[in-house]
Order: sequence, then structure tokens, then C-alpha cells
Amino acid sequence: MVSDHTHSPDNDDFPQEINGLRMTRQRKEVYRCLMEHRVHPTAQDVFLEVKDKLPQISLATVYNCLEALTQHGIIRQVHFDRESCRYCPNLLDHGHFHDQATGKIHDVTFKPGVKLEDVLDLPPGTVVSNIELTLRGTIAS
Amino acid sequence: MVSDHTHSPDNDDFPQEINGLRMTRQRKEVYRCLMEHRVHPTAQDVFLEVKDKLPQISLATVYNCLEALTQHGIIRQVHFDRESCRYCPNLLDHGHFHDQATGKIHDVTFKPGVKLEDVLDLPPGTVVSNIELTLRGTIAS
DNA sequence: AATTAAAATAAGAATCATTCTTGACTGTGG
DNA sequence: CCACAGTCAAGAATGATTCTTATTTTAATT
Ligand SMILES: [Mn+2]
Ligand SMILES: [Mn+2]
Ligand SMILES: [Zn+2]
Ligand SMILES: [Zn+2]
Repeated sequence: MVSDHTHSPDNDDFPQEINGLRMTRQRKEVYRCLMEHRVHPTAQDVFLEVKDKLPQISLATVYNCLEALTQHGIIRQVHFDRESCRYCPNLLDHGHFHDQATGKIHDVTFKPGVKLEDVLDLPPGTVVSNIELTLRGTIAS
Repeated sequence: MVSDHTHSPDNDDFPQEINGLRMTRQRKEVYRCLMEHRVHPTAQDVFLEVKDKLPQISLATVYNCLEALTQHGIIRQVHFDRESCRYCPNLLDHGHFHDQATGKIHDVTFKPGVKLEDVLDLPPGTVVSNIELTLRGTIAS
């Protein structure tokens, strides 16, 4: 990994640090990949994409980057059954709809003003720290 | 697998067949385990429990049984991130709350009359065939 | 510019839940 | 009794993820 002392093209307009996490070249590219395409890729998908920019990157490093970004609340994991994890840079409360016809995954938001407590029969005193909502189906044309 | 021609104790009041699936001794015990405890066990959990009744059963057979029961709509898989699958015999629409203090998993039902379309911003024409709702948190005493 | 310690990366090995493969067994009906 | 279809057990294979370790990079200091 040859580094340029003066003005590397990766020093773009990109912040050097997010949420206290140092944004290395690898982390920047991984994050940029998620932000640009927003298709909820797997680690493998990200790996193939990022290799264009950083040919020497390894899959393990992609996993490391995704883990670091996740731990610092910059992105989130998305799970579909036991398939490979997918990653999402949308930090707003939302669920995921898997279109079984196209294979695409769409973000799904709650209608404005909706709170889970209004809708679910939770035991009194329940404090919910995390929600994962996954839908599957099709979209009629 | 010694079988009793006359009146094995497993021929109880248990149906010979559910949803077109022949209920063998192994499948009966696996299903009974889920129905009796209702703690959303993993395949490994079921294996350890069922071994009391069928000491020669293998983990692979437990997986086979759980798969057969799932395919015939008798039980359902429950996923928590990428942990081992868990299994649930409650066929009503419901989600799962994972109490992070106790580690226990509780079924969570929707309040009566609630429909997803009332709550989610789904693209028009969306046909939802499957929902998975997972919550994590704690219950204040 | 050189020195140093801490953090990050690359490469491959290890892990482990799950699935697959294969050969043996069971029960039913002819 | 025999053939057939359905099941089962045991272990091998798979594959996503994690771990290990040596190397490289970074940022801070002389
Ligand atoms: Mn590409
Ligand atoms: Mn037991
Ligand atoms: Zn998303
Ligand atoms: Zn349940």
C-alpha cells in the first residue's frame, strides 16, 4: 500500500473520522460503496466492488471494515434468514422488504407518527432497544 | 430402532399424520419438545432434550425433522441475527421479543385489528407473503 | 528526518451451524 | 416372502464468518 505524502486522491472531501472511527482508505471505500449504491450488499458484494479501487484489499479486511463501521453506528447489519449478512447505511428507523420477483431489497418506513407500542401487545415495562422488521413478497405492476 | 407391533407407548393420542406429513416417532418427539416447552429452542437444544426419549437419535435427524415440520407448515423458524435458528410451534401471526436480561424469547402479538398496511409505507401493489419481526430489549420489573 | 507505539491490514487457517451424501432400516401392500 | 417408498444415522462437505499472526501504516515524538 504505497502512500502519498502530499495529497492523495483519497483525501477528497471525505471526513478523516466519523463517530470517533478513523476513516482509513479501506473504510472510506467500503462506506462509499454502501452509500452510492444502497442495494444492501453482502460483504462479498462489497469486496468485489471495492477491489476496483483497492486491488489488494482482502475479504477479511472488508469484514473488518464493516464490523468497525457497524460498531460505531455508521452502518447497520440487515439479516434475511440465515443468508449472508447485508449492510445498510440508512440509520433512520426502517424495515426491509425483499421483492422475491426481482431479488431487490427496499427500505420500508413506518407511516408518520406510528409507534410500535401503539401496535404491539408488549408486556408492561418493556423497553425495546432494537427492532428488526423483515418482509418478503412481490410488487404487482 | 426397535418397534412394537402391538401397542407402542408412542402411539398415544398423537395423530399419525399432520398436514400430510407422516409423524414418525422422531418427528413426534421433536414436535412434542417444541409444544411442551415453547422456549424457541435451537436444533441442538431439541437434540439434547429428545435424546432422553430416543437415545440413538442424531443431530442430523433432528435437523431433518425440524426441516420436514417447517416445510409442512407445522412449525416455524425464528431468526436472531446469525445465531442458530430457533423453532416455534405458534402458527399465529406474531413477532419475537428477546429479553437481553434473561435471555428468554417471548412471543409478541399485534394489538387486535392492526394491519401492516395501516402502519407501513409500502409501495402500491405490494403483496406481503411473510413477515418477521424481532425485538430486543429488557423488561423493567 | 528518524524513532516508536498503537492501530489497521492481508493472508490464510480455524470454526461451527447447517446441508449433503450414502447406505441401512422400516412398514405397507402385493 | 418380496419390492417399494419413505426415513433415518453417521459422517463428510459446505460456506459465511472469525481468528491468528506477521506486516504495514499511521500519528505522535524526538
Ligand atoms: Mn465494480
Ligand atoms: Mn432433558
Ligand atoms: Zn436499509
Ligand atoms: Zn414464537
